[in-house]
Amino acid sequence: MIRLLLAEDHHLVRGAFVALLGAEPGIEVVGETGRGDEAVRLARELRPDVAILDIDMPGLDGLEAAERISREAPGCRVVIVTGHGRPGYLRRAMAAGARGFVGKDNPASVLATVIRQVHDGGRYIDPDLAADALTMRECPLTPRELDTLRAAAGGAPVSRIARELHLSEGTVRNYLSSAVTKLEAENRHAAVRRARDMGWL
Amino acid sequence: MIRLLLAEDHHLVRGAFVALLGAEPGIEVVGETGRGDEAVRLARELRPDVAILDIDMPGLDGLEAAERISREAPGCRVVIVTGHGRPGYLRRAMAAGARGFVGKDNPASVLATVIRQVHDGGRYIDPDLAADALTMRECPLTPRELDTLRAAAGGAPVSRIARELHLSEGTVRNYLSSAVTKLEAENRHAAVRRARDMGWL
DNA sequence: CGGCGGATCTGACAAATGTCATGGTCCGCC
DNA sequence: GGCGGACCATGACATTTGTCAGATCCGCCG
Repeated sequence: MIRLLLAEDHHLVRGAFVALLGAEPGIEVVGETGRGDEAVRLARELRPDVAILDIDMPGLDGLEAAERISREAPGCRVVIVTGHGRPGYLRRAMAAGARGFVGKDNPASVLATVIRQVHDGGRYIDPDLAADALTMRECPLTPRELDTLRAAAGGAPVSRIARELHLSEGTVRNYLSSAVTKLEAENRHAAVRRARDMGWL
Repeated sequence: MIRLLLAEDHHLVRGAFVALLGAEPGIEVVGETGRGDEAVRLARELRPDVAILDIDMPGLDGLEAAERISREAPGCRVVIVTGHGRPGYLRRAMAAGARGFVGKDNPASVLATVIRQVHDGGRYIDPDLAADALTMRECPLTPRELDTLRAAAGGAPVSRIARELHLSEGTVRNYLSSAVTKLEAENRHAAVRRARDMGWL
């Protein structure tokens, strides 16, 4: 019997997953939560065989949670499930020690298959998302460029960004300009959007 | 037996919903799709008793689809299910003829309840979302302000927006400025974000 | 060592954006 | 008819943002 931990922020969807997986022979949902930090705590306490983590979660996002679970509950294999096929997410998930990565665009039947495969020591990477991630170049932005982009993401004016990062306004403009050029965007806001789509932000 | 149409873009989630609702006595899923336009077509062809529509869908969003289904398949009661509790969405859903509105934060058990309630001629509005929508003021933007905001949402420069809308650049700047003021934002991009959060965009 | 490349920072200048005063049109209302 | 208010539209001016050339520092390789 595979003991499963389920973390997914939308209660309704989580309940549906329980219904789906509860019908699978050999799989037992031993814990569920809608928060990333809760997921880490439950993984430590319940010691499940496999943890299914959504990426969008309050408290701690699924990737962070995956990293901590891999470290603090080593016996627990992690599968990331996500609705957004951001290439950068897959890369980060692998770095965080995840052994499965599945997009929500897949038919429902794959989920149980992946759980069993990962439980048996295998790995599973969504082929479409893997292709995207491998085609895609790595994030070309420097740390400072990422900092400024992140700070600009909320629509903050340069003056505030400069204050937050303890930089001159000219410098902030420079980093943003550089990021815009590298991402082939028309302005900083299009750059933010693009970086976010790539999962870099 | 309640004949149900299910429209939700994430295949995996849709499958889980089928598993959840399939276990419910008296409910039968007669059709499912991941596209809004498909949902309208299926509603016409299959004449289900109730249609569950997610808002985020390709082809046609759930609110548009709700409106068309109410018109083209009058016997079909529409329930909107959404992950984002945008106040404006609820208002638009009501205007589109929806008879149920449920956030994905609800426990799984409510879904079947709502379906039965709506099928029996009742209505169901998520209490939390209703409270938000009633607290919230209506969208204060004029049609032209909304047009320009929408056009600006992708990060397009004023010059392009002006060309698209056949306006002078000064006029476009004026509308955007007005929208920014009304939304108490710092610049157009923060305004876009805010309008989107409200479900106005 | 010396030179090269890349990252970090800055100010000056050019371009885009935000603000304001203004005028026109339409519509409801007294 | 005349008035007030809301919306639409514009150009001029102030502010913010984007671009560029350059300075400094540091690791790396010949």
